[in-house]
Amino acid sequence: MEKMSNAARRRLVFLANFLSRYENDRVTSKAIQEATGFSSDVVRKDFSRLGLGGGFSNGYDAKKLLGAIRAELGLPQTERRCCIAGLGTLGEAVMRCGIFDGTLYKIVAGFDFRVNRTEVLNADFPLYPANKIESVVSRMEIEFAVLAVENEYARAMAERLIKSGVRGIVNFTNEAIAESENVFVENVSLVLALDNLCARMK
Amino acid sequence: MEKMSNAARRRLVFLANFLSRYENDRVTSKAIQEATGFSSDVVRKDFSRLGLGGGFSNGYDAKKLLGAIRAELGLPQTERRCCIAGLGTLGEAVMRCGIFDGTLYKIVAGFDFRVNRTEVLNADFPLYPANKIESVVSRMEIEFAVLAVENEYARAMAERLIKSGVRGIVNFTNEAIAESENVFVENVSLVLALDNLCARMK
DNA sequence: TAGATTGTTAATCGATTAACAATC
DNA sequence: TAGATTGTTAATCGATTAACAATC
Repeated sequence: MEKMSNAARRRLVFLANFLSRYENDRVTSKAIQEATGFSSDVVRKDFSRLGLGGGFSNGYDAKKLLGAIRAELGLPQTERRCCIAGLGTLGEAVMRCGIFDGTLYKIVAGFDFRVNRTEVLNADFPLYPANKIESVVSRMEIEFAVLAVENEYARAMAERLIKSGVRGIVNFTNEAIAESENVFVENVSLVLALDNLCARMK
Repeated sequence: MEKMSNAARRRLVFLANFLSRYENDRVTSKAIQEATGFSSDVVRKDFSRLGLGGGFSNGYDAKKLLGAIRAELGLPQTERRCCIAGLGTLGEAVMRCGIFDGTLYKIVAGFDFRVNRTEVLNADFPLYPANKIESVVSRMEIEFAVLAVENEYARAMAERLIKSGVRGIVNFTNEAIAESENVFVENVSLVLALDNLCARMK
């Protein structure tokens, strides 16, 4: 299979999420255009790579389509283990707000540089001080980390997580974290989002 | 001036943030490549549109470069007003975690559908029940909203914010919010970020 | 049947990469 | 001078758009 473009991959990820919350049995590329803003042309093109082999003119079976997209993208079929690195205001909120409910991502550990923080908080999963990062991440086979430490600790924390075996980081800090061969970083920053809005408004 | 591509705009937004935290006086496209992963070629190409008119071989003046990027992108020069719509666990954390400290974005109001929620919480800015959205947003001239309500209320809330004059929405929910002529939406979702990581790892 | 919609090809458009003269 | 780095052009590569036959 030829490789997917970055833009196409991101569209499909977004569409998988959109379809997982879609209420009808069938969906058309036109309906998707109206709800998401992606042109129906590009949507059909993206879907054509899935080799659905369906009919011609009656739209897509929403469930089958979702399954095909998830398979093509390699989205989780079984539970995937995550940790939260940094248990400040934001990290604690992520851990408590049930954001992973109904997904296959599961938080299995939390870390903080401050020993008292890990002792004061409690959660449905164990919390550890920073000196346990290496042993816990490798023992629990944690794949993903949500990086929510203070900016100044971001790179040091990321480095330790990566050395311990984490392969994907969702970066909530404002620090740039370098990617490497097998480690990917997604930046989820409120300030970057607002800056992007400003730039698009111009 | 010819219009910027979507990809170039996002790179520049990211680079502006990177440069704002850069500690040296001068910076080269190669150093940027190493820290951010963008190729030095594409970085130089992006910068060339700024018309810096600097020297040839001694890198860029980091401060001048940052100023030129911010001007080109239309990033804030003066304070810009934001509100938080939805004061659940995540919304409250955003409001408390000082994420806008040192930026020109300022939270000036919070909204929630639950009257008791706006009465119980307190903040450095006023909190209002949902029936005040329209009047407060227009009176305070709020430009941006952080959408952090429960998924099922996301579209209704977004619609009311837009009707009241909000022009940019940072969407923390999992619901797709349609953009329109003058209203832009940026999705900042932990689950989308993890899905994108999975898709890239494949 | 008429209208709607898909899947796919061809055409267009645009972005990235490679390369290198200029010059610090 | 030698090495490094910019700014820019040309070449390549890839994505999007337009269009339409197939067919539900």
